[in-house]
Amino acid sequence: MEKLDRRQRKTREAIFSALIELLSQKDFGKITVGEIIEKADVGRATFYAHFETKEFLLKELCEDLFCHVFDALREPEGEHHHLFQCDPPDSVFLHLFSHLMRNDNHILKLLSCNHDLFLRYFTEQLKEIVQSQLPMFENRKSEKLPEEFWIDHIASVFIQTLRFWLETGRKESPETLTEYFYLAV
Amino acid sequence: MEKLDRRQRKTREAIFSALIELLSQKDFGKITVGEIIEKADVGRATFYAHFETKEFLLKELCEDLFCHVFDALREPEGEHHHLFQCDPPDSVFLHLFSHLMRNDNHILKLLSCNHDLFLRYFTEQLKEIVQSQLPMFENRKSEKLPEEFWIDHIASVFIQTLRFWLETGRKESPETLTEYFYLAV
DNA sequence: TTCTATACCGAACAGATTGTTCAATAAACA
DNA sequence: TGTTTATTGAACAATCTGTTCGGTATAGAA
Repeated sequence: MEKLDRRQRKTREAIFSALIELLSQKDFGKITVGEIIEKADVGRATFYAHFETKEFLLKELCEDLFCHVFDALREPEGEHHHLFQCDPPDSVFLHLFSHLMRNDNHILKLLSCNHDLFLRYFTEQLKEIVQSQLPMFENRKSEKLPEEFWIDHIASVFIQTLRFWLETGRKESPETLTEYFYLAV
Repeated sequence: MEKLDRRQRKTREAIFSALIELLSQKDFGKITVGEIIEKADVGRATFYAHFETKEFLLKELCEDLFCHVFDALREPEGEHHHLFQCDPPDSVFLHLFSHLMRNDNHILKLLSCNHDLFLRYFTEQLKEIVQSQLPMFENRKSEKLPEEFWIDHIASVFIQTLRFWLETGRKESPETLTEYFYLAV
């Protein structure tokens, strides 16, 4: 990734922000490029200079958001968290829930918009985390199931738990949700 | 539902078939009304006489397909199956897997196209079945989880199991898949 | 500060798609 | 057979997409 001109960074951010704001109002499919550039206050040609299509914009926004949330967890060494190997066994998912459940977290907006592309990315990232935590989930059930099925299953339960929280008024605490997650897996 | 003119039935079927065929080639979002009416060999005005928009067409197609698959299971009395109360406890889901996994079943095409609207309908129908079979799933876990969470969870695992089968080459038998499903829940 | 590269603008453009209208035609059903 | 109603095909405005272009403004280097 080459370093961006300040102007490029500003337009990129403006477009991202505009899309995020629009996503909390309507489905991605019904958002037009015209609306995005109007809200971002950016020229039409500028939009297409940054993103090939609306879908590519979503793709890059996903990558950007996931980067912030998941990279801290994946960091193998460093002066911060490095939760991956050091923390008590259940704190990776508790940490993830806490992080995702913050009000200012845009990933939730994308999750409730239910877009296929987003779900694919999210699942992909999640499966990486699950894979690395796999020993924690070994039990009677996991022995009898194909590993691929088991990983898919755990990631799917995580997302389902988050979705439940979203669709029932966001009442539960991260701790309660983590408990539900572990019980359900 | 009023009885349809034979002509209306024929156009309706032609449009449904056209959409199903197109769905196995490309995403729903990228299919145009022009393509549908060309493949269905139907006039443009005719299409819009039947369906308000492309989305409504998908909605009605879903309802049509689910009707065939789920209504037999929901039938309270009758001279056929009525699996609901009579059969051994696990045969509802085995039956459902078997039915869905048949090659000619169009629901799988819709499932692999991952469209939000379809998933919503599918989940809704599944949750009805799960609800009626809930006593079968009572165990240590279910006691500690909210009922709504538990129902969502079971339906989600069912779909995830089906999706796993779809995305790994459709190798497993309905019996094996049912076993995975019960182990994972 | 000055210079040069380049990102932005904005307007205009063709092409595709959507959803509607209408009069003429064909088919269904009683 | 006769009446009703669905279908047709073309034409239509409206919207959206993705591109092009000359002119302007800004960034970052010298």
